[in-house]
Amino acid sequence: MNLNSPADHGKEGSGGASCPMDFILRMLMGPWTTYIVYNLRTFGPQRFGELKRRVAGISAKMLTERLRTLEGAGLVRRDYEATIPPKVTYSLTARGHELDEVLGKLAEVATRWQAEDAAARALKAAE
Amino acid sequence: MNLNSPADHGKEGSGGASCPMDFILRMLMGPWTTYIVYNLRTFGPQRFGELKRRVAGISAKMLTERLRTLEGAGLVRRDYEATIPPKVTYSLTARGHELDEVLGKLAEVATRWQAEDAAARALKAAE
DNA sequence: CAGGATCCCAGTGGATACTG
DNA sequence: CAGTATCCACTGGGATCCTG
Repeated sequence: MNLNSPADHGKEGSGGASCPMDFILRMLMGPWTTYIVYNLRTFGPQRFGELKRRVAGISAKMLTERLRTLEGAGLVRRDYEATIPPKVTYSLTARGHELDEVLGKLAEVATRWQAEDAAARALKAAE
Repeated sequence: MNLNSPADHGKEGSGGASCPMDFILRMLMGPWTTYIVYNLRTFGPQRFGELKRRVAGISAKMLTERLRTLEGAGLVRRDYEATIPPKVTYSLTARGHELDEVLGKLAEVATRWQAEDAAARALKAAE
């Protein structure tokens, strides 16, 4: 969109109470973030390569970038071990788990809607 | 990202239980959707023009597109009155309110984090 | 192994003009 | 008023190559 646009926030409806959303939505942008959080929770702390393999299709560039953002927001922890070859482990912080929980709720309603729609279609097809 | 990419979902971590997320995240993509839902809930059913004025900065094109998507997903209802000039009213459906609720939770944690961070910074600046 | 640097294309979305 | 249609600039992100 464009965050630098002059008259954007804090005016009327858009701004006000919902503005922290900007932050969190930028967090979630691209399905990648969700997948990363999901995998970190499901498979526990893991290394860059593992994560990359699990989040099928993501490029190293993207993974790095998203992890940095997540780290900056305090959702993910990065542990660097300067061995050769280096070993970097990522894990969810308390905040990360909190986000995961809310995402779980989203997934829940999404799943239910999907099921409802499927049922509705089946009904319509059968008549 | 690219949903058509061959080996993407249903493989390992990424796919499986979290896949309905794809749907809902595509829904939320761009802060616009959130703002639209937020405004429809806060200010009630309203016309295209009103909504456009409230969601400051959005283009007609975007607003139309997002509303169509929301409508397709059953989150928003569109009532068309073929008067001259035409009058179109948009409102949240039950699902729309459900989404709004979950978004509220997101906003809640985002707000708290923001406050925590601010407090931490203040503490650090004061020492 | 983890990731920085570069190049480059495709899709996203804004601006503008037009219509039922 | 509520869009649709067209054009175009910008950038997100993949591919590739390189390094500590």
